[in-house]
Amino acid sequence: MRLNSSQQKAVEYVSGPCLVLAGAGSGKTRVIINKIAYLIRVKEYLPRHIIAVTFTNKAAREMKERIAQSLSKQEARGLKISTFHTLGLDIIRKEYKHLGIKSNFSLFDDHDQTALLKELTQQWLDNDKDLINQLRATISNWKNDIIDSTTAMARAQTNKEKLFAHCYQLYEKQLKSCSILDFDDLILLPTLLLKNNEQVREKWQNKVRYLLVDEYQDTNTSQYEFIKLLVGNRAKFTVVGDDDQSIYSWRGARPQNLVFLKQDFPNLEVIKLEQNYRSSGRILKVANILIENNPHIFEKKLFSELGYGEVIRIISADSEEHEAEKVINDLIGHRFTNNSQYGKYAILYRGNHQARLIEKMLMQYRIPYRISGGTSFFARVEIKDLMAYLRLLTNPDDDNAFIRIINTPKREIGPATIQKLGEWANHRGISLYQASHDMGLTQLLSGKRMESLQVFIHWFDTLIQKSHHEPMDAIYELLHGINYESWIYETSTSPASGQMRMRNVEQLVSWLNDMLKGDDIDEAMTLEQAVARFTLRDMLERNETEEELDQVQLMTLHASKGLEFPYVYLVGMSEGLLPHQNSIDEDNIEEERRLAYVGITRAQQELTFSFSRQRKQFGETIQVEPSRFLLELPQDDLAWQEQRNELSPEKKMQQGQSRLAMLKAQIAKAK
DNA sequence: GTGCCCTTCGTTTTT
DNA sequence: CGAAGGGCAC
Repeated sequence: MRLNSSQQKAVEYVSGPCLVLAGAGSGKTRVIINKIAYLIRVKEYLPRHIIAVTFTNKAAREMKERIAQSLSKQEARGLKISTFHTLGLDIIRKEYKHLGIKSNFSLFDDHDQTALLKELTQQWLDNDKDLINQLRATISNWKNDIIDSTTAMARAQTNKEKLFAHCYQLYEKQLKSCSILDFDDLILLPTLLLKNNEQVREKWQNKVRYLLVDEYQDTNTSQYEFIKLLVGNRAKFTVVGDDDQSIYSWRGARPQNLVFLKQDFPNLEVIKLEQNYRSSGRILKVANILIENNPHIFEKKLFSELGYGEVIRIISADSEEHEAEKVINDLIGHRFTNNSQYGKYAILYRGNHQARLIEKMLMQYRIPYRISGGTSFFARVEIKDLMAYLRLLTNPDDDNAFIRIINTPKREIGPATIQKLGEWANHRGISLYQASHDMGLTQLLSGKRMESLQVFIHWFDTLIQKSHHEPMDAIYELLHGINYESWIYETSTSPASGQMRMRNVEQLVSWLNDMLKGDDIDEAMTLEQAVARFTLRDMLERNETEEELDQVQLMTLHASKGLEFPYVYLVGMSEGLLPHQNSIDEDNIEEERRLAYVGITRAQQELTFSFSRQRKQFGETIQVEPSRFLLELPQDDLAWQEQRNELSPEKKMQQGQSRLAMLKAQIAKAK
């Protein structure tokens, strides 16, 4: 497929700052890929002088794969494609000396963050979860807006602000003393460094001769600042974005950055991509009409030449269970009549918890599926514990990791011992791990406690040594040394769940092994790097066989951005869910509408909505209306499926049998 | 110091 | 209705 004239223009405009306004499905990734190739082949840029930045790991992964298709390994050598956070991490790792931190720092995920804040603020916030979350969000916002704790304190007006700013100071102090960074630091620290250190700035500006930014509308203040500092006066960059797909304002994303760009770079070249190559005309029409209810920064009119396409169906049900069941039944039927594959279907929803019922139903019918996103894997205890061990291995000063694992599995080192150890460490301004080496501790601890502590510490010391030259061996020894397998089976409620948990551990170890070895797409990493990447949830899902690819895709609307599927089910289209109740209360319908827009525009051939008339909330059943967004769509293009009475058990049985017959027929056919 | 039962509490989206 | 965390009993 050739590039159209706007795409061509976007690719070849390399003489100055360039903004590509790319509507959904208008081929923005193609433009980025082609532009990188153009820069290297025609403009003779060295690959290592080009950096492409995306917002999510998924997008980065996809871009890497597509680059591998159009450029040879040789041509692409040194080209960098990463997320904002990974790029920030790389810069910090290279420039840590200028930042006054140690080379082996740990990363905090939000769970760690909440736990620490909770502990730090116990005396003021009284374990109030709501307040703690508010505090966490406030600190994050401060960091995203490049406001340090001193400035926050100086600007604080109300008592609450002063208190929060004070907590911010404590939090920063604590992080620093344990050599820990949080996610926001990964952008903030490099930005501040580039801003304040001319030498480092010049070095990086010299390295980054051309910058490409995907999903630009999602950048927040510090990310925009980061971009500006990276491109410098040379201002050779391309950013690609679409204000209609701005769905991260809750994370500090500022679509206004599109406007600032024009102000900060008056010679900005703005190129619009308005031809959609993804969806049928009807799907696009419906999406356009929906989004017209929003105000716009830039006007654009998307069109498609792919034919009008099938009518858009709306499945309604009288309960969430039935909704899930009807959707899955519909999918099975559709797959059968169209002789299609599971891999061509996506089920999209607003919140992760909505996946539960769908998942249950898919399992019941033995349909292969895959849930992407969702933090569940890394939220699992066995993984969190193992991660804490790995963190301690790479950064023994990580007190949080220390506390998490010191008594897991049980070593008779409980809260009281840790408390005393903590006092000792605090007094001397050293980490818990360092303090554990101190024989002076015998003053505080009983012989028995002291001994357990020493045994552990000495064993771990040798492990750390080993991890420097033989990381994988160290990890196996770690697992063996703590008897992790038996511990897992002991603490599991059933053998089945024990097996499941053990499989998760094996999965993590095998990923780790892959990452340390490296492969075609990614170079080998150090243990530190791999551990950091895990915290960023950044890893490649490798070794996917054909079979595994043929799975129904389940994900949130947020996670679906940038992807496309032949057949899309957008479930949970009811008031309170989409738009979400909180957004209704906060009068933030526009972002919810964009979310719906993103979902609709994922569909290539067919789109089906579903909703339920009632919903369970806190165990109580409440009646709900279909989403207002369904009513905003052109009704001529919709087919509201009649809400029949629920199937009787006999009927269900019949259906089940016919389904079985269908499956059998297909299997026979396949053979 | 450990383990279990019970209450409590809450469900938006992610690096 | 389900998970996670707190409190209570050994």
